[in-house]
Amino acid sequence: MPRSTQTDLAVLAALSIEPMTGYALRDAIRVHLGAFWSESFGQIYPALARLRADGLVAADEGDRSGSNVHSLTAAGRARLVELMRETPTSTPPRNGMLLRLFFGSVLGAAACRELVADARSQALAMLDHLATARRATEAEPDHLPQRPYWLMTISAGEHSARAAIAWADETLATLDALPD
Amino acid sequence: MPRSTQTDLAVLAALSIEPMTGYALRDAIRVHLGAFWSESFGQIYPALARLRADGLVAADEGDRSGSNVHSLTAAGRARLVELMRETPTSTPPRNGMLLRLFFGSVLGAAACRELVADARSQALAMLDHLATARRATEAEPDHLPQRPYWLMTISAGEHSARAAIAWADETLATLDALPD
DNA sequence: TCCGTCATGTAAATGGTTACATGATTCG
DNA sequence: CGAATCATGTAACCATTTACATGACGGA
Repeated sequence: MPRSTQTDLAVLAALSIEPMTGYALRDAIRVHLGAFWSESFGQIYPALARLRADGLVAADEGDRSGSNVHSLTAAGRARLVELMRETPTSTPPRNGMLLRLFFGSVLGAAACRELVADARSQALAMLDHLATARRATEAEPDHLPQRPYWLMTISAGEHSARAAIAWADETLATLDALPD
Repeated sequence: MPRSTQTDLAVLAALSIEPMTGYALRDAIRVHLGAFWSESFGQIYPALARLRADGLVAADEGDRSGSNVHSLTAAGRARLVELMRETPTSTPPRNGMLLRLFFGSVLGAAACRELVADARSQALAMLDHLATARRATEAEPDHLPQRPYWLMTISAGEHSARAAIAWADETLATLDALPD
C-alpha cells in the first residue's frame, strides 16, 4: 500500500507550513531540509498529481499563468499526521568516502589524506550553512510553534558536523604518521 | 559507461582482501562495512556475473558443489584502483527521524521525545558494536596493512555515534522543557 | 530582444530491495 | 531425519535521478 510515502510525507509536511507551487516546494526542501532530506522535480510533480487526485492537496491558481499553488486539505492534514506517526525508515547507508578509506591500503596514505581533508571541508561548509540557518531561525518570533523544532534539527547538524571535523583532524594526524 | 560502479567497487574491494563466495561477500560487507555500506543479494550476484564476464574476477570451485569462490584477476585489481580513485559520491540524505522532528509541532513533544530516545538507543547499540569491532581489529597483527585504515573507519563511527548521543541528551532536555 | 528565473511536467535509465525458487551440506 | 545454514540466482517492484521539452514573466 505504501506508494512512495516518504515523498508524500515531505510534501504534505512542507505544505502544512505554507501553500506553495511545486517549484517553490523543491526550493524550500533544498534550503530548509537540505542537510537531511532531498527531493527532485521528478518526484515532486508526480507526487503532487497523486495527492491532488486523492484530495489531500488542493491547487489554486498562482500569480503567473499555469502556476499551481498547492495547499493542504483537511484530509491532507489527517494523512500528514498518519504518516508522521509511522516509524521512520532509514535508507541503507552508503558512504563512499568511508568505503574507500576502509580499503585505504589499496589507495595509499596520500590519496586518503585528500579524501579525509575533503570530508573535513565539507563539514566546515555545513557548519557555516547551519550558522546562517540558526541566526535566521532564532530571529523568528518566540511564539512560532515550529521554532524549537527547527533549532533541534539545526543542532543535530551542528553536532554531526563538529564530530566529522574532530574525526578528520584525528585521522589526518594518524595518516601523517603512517609510512607509504 | 559507469554501470553500478558503487557495487562493483565494494565487491572488488572486498575480494581484494580475500577470495569469497557471493554469500560470504554479503556477510562480510554486512559485518565489516555495515556501519557505512550495504549490499543485497539482488545486487551482488548480478554484479559478480558481470565482473566475471568482463574478466575482472575469476570463479573457482569451492568446497561445496555449486559454490563459486571468486577472486580478483590482475585486470580486476587494476579496475579496483581505478574505481577507488573516482571521487566518492554520497547518496542524497534522507533522515526520516529529523524530517519528523523538523515538523515536530504536528506530532507533539511526547511523540518527538520517543523519536529522539529511539535514535539515542540506536547510537548506543552502534557504539557497542563498534567496541567489539575495535577489539577485534586491534587484535590483528601490527604489520597488517589494512589495520590502521580499519581503525580509522571505526573511529568515524564512534565519533558519529557519540555526537548522536550528546545531541539526543541535549534535545531530550529541550523537549522536557517544552509545553504541550 | 534576450537572458535568467519561475514553473510544470515526462521519459528513460538506474539503482536497489524484497521475495521467491531451488538445492546442497552440516549438525543435532 | 529434520532444521539451520550455506549458496546461487531471478523477477517484480519501487524509488529516484537526469535529462529533456515547454513555456510564461521580468528586467537589463
